[in-house]
Amino acid sequence: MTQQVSSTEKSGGTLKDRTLERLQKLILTGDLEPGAKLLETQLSAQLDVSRATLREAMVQLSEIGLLVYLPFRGTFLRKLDPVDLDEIYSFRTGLEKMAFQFCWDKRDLISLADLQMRNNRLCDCITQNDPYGAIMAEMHLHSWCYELSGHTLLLQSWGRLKPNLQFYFAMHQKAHGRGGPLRESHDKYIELANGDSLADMLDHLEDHMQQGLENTMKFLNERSP
Amino acid sequence: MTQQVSSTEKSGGTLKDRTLERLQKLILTGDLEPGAKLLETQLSAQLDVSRATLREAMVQLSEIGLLVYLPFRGTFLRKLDPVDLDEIYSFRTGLEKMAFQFCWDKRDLISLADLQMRNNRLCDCITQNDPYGAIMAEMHLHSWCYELSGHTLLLQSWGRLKPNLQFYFAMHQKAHGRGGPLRESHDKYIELANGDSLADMLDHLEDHMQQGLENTMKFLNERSP
DNA sequence: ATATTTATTATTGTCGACAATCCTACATCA
DNA sequence: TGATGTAGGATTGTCGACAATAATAAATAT
Repeated sequence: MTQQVSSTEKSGGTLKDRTLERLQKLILTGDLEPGAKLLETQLSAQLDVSRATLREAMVQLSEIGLLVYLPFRGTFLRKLDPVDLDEIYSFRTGLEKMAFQFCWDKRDLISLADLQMRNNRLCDCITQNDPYGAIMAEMHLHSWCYELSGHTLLLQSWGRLKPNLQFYFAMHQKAHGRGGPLRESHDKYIELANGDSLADMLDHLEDHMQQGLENTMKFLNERSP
Repeated sequence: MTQQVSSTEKSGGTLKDRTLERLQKLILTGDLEPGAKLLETQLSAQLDVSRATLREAMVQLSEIGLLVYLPFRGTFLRKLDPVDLDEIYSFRTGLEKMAFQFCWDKRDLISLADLQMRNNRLCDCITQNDPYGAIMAEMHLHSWCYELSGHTLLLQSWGRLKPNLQFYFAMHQKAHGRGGPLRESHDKYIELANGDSLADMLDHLEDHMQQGLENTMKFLNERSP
C-alpha cells in the first residue's frame, strides 16, 4: 500500500472523524427515519459540535451515499427503494467477484483460519440473539476477501458500499424483529473459499447475493402498497 | 434512477461545487506537482473563497483519491506511484467489464451512434494536436458504457476513478510532449462494442487496458531511478 | 560538536456570526 | 374559489477569527 488514510481509528483523530462515526452509528442503529431531513443546527447541537465540523462529516457521508445532499434544500437520509437495493446488490456482487479473483492466490492457513473465526463470530451473535452484532459480523465476514486482496481501491469501494448495506439490514431488523442472517447461510461460502475452484466460488457468489437480495427485497415489498 | 446528485452542472450550484471543479481542473491541468502540499490559506486566497468552503471541496477530492488527507499534517496531491497506477487500471478493468455486462442489452442504433461520435471527437482532438482535449475525449468515450448501463453506483464509481486516471495522463502529457491516446487505439474497441459477442468485448477490454497501463507505466519508469 | 530541550512560527482544526436561499402562510386579485 | 404574489421565518451557504497542533529555529547541556 502506498497512500492510505486509516480513518477507522477508534475514537482517535479529529473531531470531524469522530463526528462522522457517531453520525454513521446513529443512522445504522435505526434512530433516524429513511428519507428524513437532517437539520444541521439540531444535529450539531445534539452531537455537540459546530455546524462546520458537522458539515464536513456530512459531505463525506453524502459521498458514500448514505446521505443525499441537495443544494440549498438540505441533506436527507437515503430512502428505502427497490431499485437502489437492486443496484447495491448487483454492484456488490461484481465487486466481491473481483475481490475473490485478486485474493484467490493469496489464501493460506492463517487467512483461512481468520475467515473461519469471522464466521464463528457471526454464528455466536445469531445464537445469542444479537441482531445488530450479527449484521456487523456478517459485514466483517464479507470484508475478508477485500482485505486479503490487498487492493486499496477495492477495499475503499467496499468501505463505501458497506454502510448502505448495513442501513438496509438495520431497517429490516427494525421493522421485523427478525432480519439478520441465518445460522448456516455462509457454510457453502466458507467451504468454497477453502476449496480449489475459483469458478465455483464466483458462481456461488451470484447465488449467495441473489438470496440475500430476495430476502431484503421481500421485506421492502411488505411495507409498501 | 431514484436518488442522484448531478453536481456536474456547469458553473452552477453552490460555491463549494464550483470550487471543487476549479480545484480539480487546476490539478488535472498539471499546475500542481504530484505529492505537493496544498496550503489552505494560500489556495483559499488564490481561488478567492473562504477556508471552510475550500475544505469542504478538499474533503470531497480526498474521498475521490486525488488528494491525500493527513490529520493535522495537511492535504497533499497524490503521488505518482507504479503500484497505485496498477491498482487504478486493474480496478478500472473490472469496473468497465461490469459496465459492459449491464449495458450490453441496452445498445441500440442511437446509443451506438453516440459512441461513434465520441470516438470521432477523440480522433479530431488527436488530429488537431490537442492533448488535453484528447485526454478528456478518451474519458468521455469510455464513459459511454457506464452511462448506458443506467447503473448509478457503477457510474458514480467511474466518476471517482476517472479523475485519477486523468491525473496520470496529464502528468504523462506534461512530462513528454506526447502522452495522449493514439489515433487508431479504439478501433477494435468500437468494433466489438458494435458486435454480437459480449465475451469477445470483455476479453478485448483486458488487452485494451493492459496496453494503456503499459504505456503509462513506461512513462513512470522513465522518470525514476 | 552533537544531542536534547525549549521558544517561535506557520498551518490546520473548530467555532460562532452574518448573508443568501428556500419554504410557509397570508394577503391580493381575477 | 382558485391562482398568484408577497412578507416572514427557518435553514443552508459562506465567512473571518480564535484555539490546537505540528514544524522550525534557537538555546542549552553534555
